Formats: sequence, C-alpha cells, structure tokens
Amino acid sequence: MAGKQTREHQRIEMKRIENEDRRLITFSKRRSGIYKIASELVTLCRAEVGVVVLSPSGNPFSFAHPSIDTVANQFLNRNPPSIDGSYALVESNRQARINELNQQYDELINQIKVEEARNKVLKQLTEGKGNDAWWEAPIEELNLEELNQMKVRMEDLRRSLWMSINQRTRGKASKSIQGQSSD
Amino acid sequence: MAGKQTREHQRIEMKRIENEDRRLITFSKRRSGIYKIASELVTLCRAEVGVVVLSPSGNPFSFAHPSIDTVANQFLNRNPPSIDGSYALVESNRQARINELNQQYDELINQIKVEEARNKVLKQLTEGKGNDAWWEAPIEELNLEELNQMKVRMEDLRRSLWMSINQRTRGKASKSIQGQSSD
DNA sequence: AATGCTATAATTAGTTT
DNA sequence: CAAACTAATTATAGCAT
Repeated sequence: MAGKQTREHQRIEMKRIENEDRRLITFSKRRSGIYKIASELVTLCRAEVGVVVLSPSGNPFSFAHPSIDTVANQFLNRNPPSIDGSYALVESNRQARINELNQQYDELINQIKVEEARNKVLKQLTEGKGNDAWWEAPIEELNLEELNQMKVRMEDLRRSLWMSINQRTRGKASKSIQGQSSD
Repeated sequence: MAGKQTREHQRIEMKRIENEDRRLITFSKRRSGIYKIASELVTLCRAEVGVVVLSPSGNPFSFAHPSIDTVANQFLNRNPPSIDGSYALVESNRQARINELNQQYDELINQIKVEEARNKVLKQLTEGKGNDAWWEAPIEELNLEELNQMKVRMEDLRRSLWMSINQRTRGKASKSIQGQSSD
C-alpha cells in the first residue's frame, strides 16, 4: 500500500483508440459520463436535454429529459409534415453535401488543433532559447486558407438553404423519437 | 501560497440554481463542456453523437456529428433517401433546415473559439519574443473578424427564422420508436 | 458581460476483485 | 465481466478583470 499500486489514468491522445477492448470500455464509461453531465444540466438549470449516441456498430443509445419526444419536438417546434417524393430527393442530396462538409470541417479542426499544439511547443522553444529561424513558415497560411475556404463553403450552403426556406415556408412535420435510456 | 485566495468551486448542490446570473453562466459553461465531451467521444470511439439542449427560455442549442439529421436518422434505424412515409418525422423539410442552421451555427462558434485560442497562442509568441517579424500579417485577426461577422449574421438569421417559426406553432403529433441498447 | 484564473470537485484510465 | 478502486486528468464554481 505504500507506493503506486497501479499505473492509472495516463493521459490519452485525442484520437481513435485502436485497441478494441479499451475503446469499448471507454465508450461505455464516457457515454455514462455524458448522461450524468446532461442530467446535471437538467437539474441545475432546468434545461431540457436530449443526447443520442450511436456506437460504431450502429447500436443506438439515448438519454433525454423530459423525454426524447419532448425535447425533439421542442427543438423542432413544428407541425406535422407530409413529404413529397421529390423533396425527399433534394433532401438526400443536401444531406450528402452536408456530410461532406462536416467531414471537411472535422479535418480542418484537427489540423488546427495539431497546429495549436505545435505552436505551444514552439513557444516554449522560443522563450528558452531566443531562437529566430525556427519557424518553418507557410503552415499558417495554408491552414488559414483552408479555413477560409471552409468558411466560404459554409456560407454558400447557408445561403442556399436560407433561400429555399424563404421560398417554401410551410408548416410541416411531426416528429418524435422515443428513445430508451440505455445502460 | 498562504491560504485560499478564492473560495472556489464549492461543492455544488444538485438542485436548481436560483440565482439567475449564476444559472446562466453555469448553463453556458456546462453546455460547452458537454459539447467537448461529446466531441471527444466521437474522436476516441468513432461514435456518432447528437446533443440537443433547450434553455429554460426555449432557446435551442445543439452539437452533432456528423449532423443532427444523420444521427437522428441512424437512431431511427433507417436510411435517408427512401422514406417510408410512416415516419416523415425528422424529415420535415423546413425544420430539417433549421436543424442544420442551428448546428452550423454552433459549429461555427466552436470554430471561432478554436481560432481564438490559436490566435492567442500566436500573440503570446510574438509578445514573449519581442516580435521578430516572423509573422507576416494580421491574417489571424482578419480571419477572426470575418468569422465573428459570420457569427453575427448567423445569429440574426437564426433569430428571424425562429421567430417566423414560432408564429405558426401548433400542436404536435407524436409517434415513437424504440431505441435499443447493448454495446 | 464575457473571459481568465485557480483551487477544488468531478471524471475517468488503468487496474483489480 | 461488471463493478469497485485509485490516482491522474479534466472540468468548473467562484472570483477577478
């Protein structure tokens, strides 16, 4: 009982956990963690919260208060729909675009985060040494350029959505998901 | 190092925070916290996560990866394009777009925060170093400003959208599907 | 009023039962 | 194997700016 008994809780890298067992355990633990935090937000602030988590294998989990139905309906705050087929097509195209957009967005964020970490290291180096030409250069510009492109794409998408919304304003849709809290 | 300098982080009672200012601050901070944790779950486990938070005043917030639509559809255990009509549900046209706008808005906020953090690190670099002019331009600031403008515009957009939706709010229908668990 | 700071509470990675 | 345990990490309540 004197010294360390375990080598606990090392810092984990923010990337996919490759080891399957560890990944599943982490998934389970952190999922529970989110539920707890979410429920605290409900209690402390009287917020309504819905959380949906899908495991990589596609299994759905959820937590919601007061219920997923309520939260979703409140969030969507709308009336029943009737979907015509042509619209569904448009929807699928749109969704494909959005998925792509999200992917790009994620990549961008990752790049930025990596760069942030690098910058911090470089900062320490600089302070310690007073060095000058340590900086390799165009990383900043490249990254920012990508960021800008991303911004433009998002704005384009938003604009087109905005236009189509304004053209077709009609109450629609009912919605509801009844989820079972899992675990 | 003598005694406590501040009376920080007392044990929190798990009940509604009565003081309005504190409640709002807590709401904001913890909401960000949930987003972060959710995004980590996405990264670590390749899960798909959707979080919807409604403030007591009814303001909707969301975080989702890859998107609210995708997560919701997956949760409903069906694929986007062909809709079987029995649940038109989440597929509401206009409301689906509102989801996206909200989501993009939130993502943009996150993006801006990342950029701000990065900007700050870089500023510290220049200040601490006495500025060797390795930095070529106020690209950072410009970019940040653009992002902020974007944020404002999206805020306006969402607000007006929300208002127009609320004008025609009616009763909602409700259906349900069972979510399952085990992973 | 939003953000930064920091001591502290809360979460959790790794291990064990 | 789920649940407990422990210590390291992370989030955050209160305060300050």
